[in-house]
Amino acid sequence: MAAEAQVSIATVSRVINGNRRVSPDLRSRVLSAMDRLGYQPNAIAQGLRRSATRSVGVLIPRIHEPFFSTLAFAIERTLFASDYRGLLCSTEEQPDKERAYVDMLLTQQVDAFIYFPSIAGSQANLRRIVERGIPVVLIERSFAELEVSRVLISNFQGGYDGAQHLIALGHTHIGVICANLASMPVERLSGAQQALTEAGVDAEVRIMSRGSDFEAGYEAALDMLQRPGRPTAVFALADSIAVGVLHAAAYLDLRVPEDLSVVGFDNISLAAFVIPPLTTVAQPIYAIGEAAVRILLHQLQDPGAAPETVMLNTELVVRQSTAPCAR
Amino acid sequence: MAAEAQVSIATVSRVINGNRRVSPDLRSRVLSAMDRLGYQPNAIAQGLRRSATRSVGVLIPRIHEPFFSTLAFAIERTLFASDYRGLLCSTEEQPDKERAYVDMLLTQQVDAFIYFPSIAGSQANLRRIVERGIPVVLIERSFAELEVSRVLISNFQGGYDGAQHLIALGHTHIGVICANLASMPVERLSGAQQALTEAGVDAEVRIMSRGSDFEAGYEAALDMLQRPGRPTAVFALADSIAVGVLHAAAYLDLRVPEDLSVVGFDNISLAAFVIPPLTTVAQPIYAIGEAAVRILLHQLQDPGAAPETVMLNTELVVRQSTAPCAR
DNA sequence: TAGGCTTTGGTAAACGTTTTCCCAATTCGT
DNA sequence: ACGAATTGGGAAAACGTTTACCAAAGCCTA
Repeated sequence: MAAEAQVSIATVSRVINGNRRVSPDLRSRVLSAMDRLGYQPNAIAQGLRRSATRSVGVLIPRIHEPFFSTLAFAIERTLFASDYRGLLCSTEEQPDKERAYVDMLLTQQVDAFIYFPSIAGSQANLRRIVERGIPVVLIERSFAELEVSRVLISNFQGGYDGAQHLIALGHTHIGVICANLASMPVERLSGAQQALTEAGVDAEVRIMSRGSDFEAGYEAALDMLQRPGRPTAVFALADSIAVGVLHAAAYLDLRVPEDLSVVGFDNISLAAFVIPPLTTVAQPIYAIGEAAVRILLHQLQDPGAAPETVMLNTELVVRQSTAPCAR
Repeated sequence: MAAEAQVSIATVSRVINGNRRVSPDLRSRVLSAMDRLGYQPNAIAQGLRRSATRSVGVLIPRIHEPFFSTLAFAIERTLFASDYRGLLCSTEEQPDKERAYVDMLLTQQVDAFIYFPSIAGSQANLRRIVERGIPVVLIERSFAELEVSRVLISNFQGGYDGAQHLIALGHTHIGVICANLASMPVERLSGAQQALTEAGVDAEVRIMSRGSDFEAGYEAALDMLQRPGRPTAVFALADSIAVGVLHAAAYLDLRVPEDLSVVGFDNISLAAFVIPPLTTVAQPIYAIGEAAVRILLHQLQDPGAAPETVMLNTELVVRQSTAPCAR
């Protein structure tokens, strides 16, 4: 390449990076040679020399679930706008897969991590990252022991609000369906429980062993709604669970919201389009992604900076899956 | 690192790569030193020297849509099992973003591409990849001009089958809703049209300008169903469109399937959980991802190999959103 | 006009590996 | 017991950049 333009490699580098003046003559020689050869600088070599790759590892529990794919999308897009590449990895909440990815990304010399950890097994991985002094921002989780940047949402308040909404509608027997606690912040559940006990309302909590897909929500709801003395309202602690609940209700010929009120959590785009449109506690998905990237850029610019935490608020979005209690 | 084990760097390399015998003594010295230092080989330097990165660029149109996120998941998982990293990129069908990603991945020296191109603007990008001699496998698209490996599905047959199903149920006025043709294979539409004309059935085709999200499907369906002489059945050429159609039907107080039959396309996991469960033409999503990776590995192992094409079949899955025509 | 500053270009070291080449030591065959 | 073959190890080149340093030339100022 340098040969093609009959110029030194240093000059080529300078033209590309524009970090020193190069005479118009040489510059145009280089530019046209680049064009002729379809030259692309080798980022591998750049990374080696600069020891920075402008890539960040993005670890997401289950990329195929709507909430996570939307979040991944938001992160990736924001990163891209700042000229960083996001390496999306789906950890499926398997600690060993999570570990394999962390290894891989570390080996790959990513500049930073955005990490949506599962509860079990993530702490050790996280420690390995921070020990290397690589910036991380955690999403929706914190580990008491380690001081790292975080984007949190008001899970407790959200749980409280969702339950409160059902209580205000006069429901006195409320079911709560919740994913495996390893894959969902407990605060969300505690918030709901607090509202429920404050109001002295009958609560029936079901914690699923599996993840929060449609199927799991469906099965849990089926079981809950078929027992005698079924609840008149269900608070599903994730929208995909709520979709399963709606399905179960339809299967059992229960009308929503007349016979059963349903509240979800997340506000994935699907929530507005199921039938009936789902009342849900909205997470600001795009804002979460943007905040995570923003914090990360701070840390990257100023490696000495103290960890930052930003807290974003959930908001109850009332649609048509909830109604006053008929009984 | 070599110093820590009191051994030459060549020996370290040999222990790690196991490409030559190293005496047990030295090997264990190296291994324990690696352990003490928490050493990770620098993939950047490896890539530079080996000019192979064991990473493949995965270009997906809209990662936040269920079909694509599931496909991405399948690809990533299969790649991972073969010890390759997938770099997921969401091109959003914007030619300039697509180009930016191709540039970036080329610069990043990925070993190969899995490319789900949009129609417009992808051909030039594809050409830049193949000119460099980098293996690519295209998903669900082919460009006559360029000879590259492909995973195709029987879109024509699928379109035909979906329409045929409605015809067999006695529908004589059928609406077809289809995403922008830049983001959907025409064959799917042609297949449907062929079945329709063969049967001499009234068809009303609506091609949306926007992508295939719930919202777009909803709006198109609303418009189609509000006109006088509305169809008794709708064939939505993507499940997310179908979800929008179901929503529109509910909004207009049309019962599905009594007043309106709906057929989708894709068989995303949601399809079984909407109400009513959606009859749809299933794509073998996981098989597509696996086939793409399999072909890619062939190409990678044997760079001279001729491009391969595999064709996978769609299959009609009958659920409860379709019924005999009542009129 | 000589000495110093500025500008512009080139040279070479460095990044952390892999790989090639070569040497020494050991084993083997005769 | 001697040469050949095999084995285990190190030294150094190579990968494609960036960057510190150097040299030459032009320009200013005293």
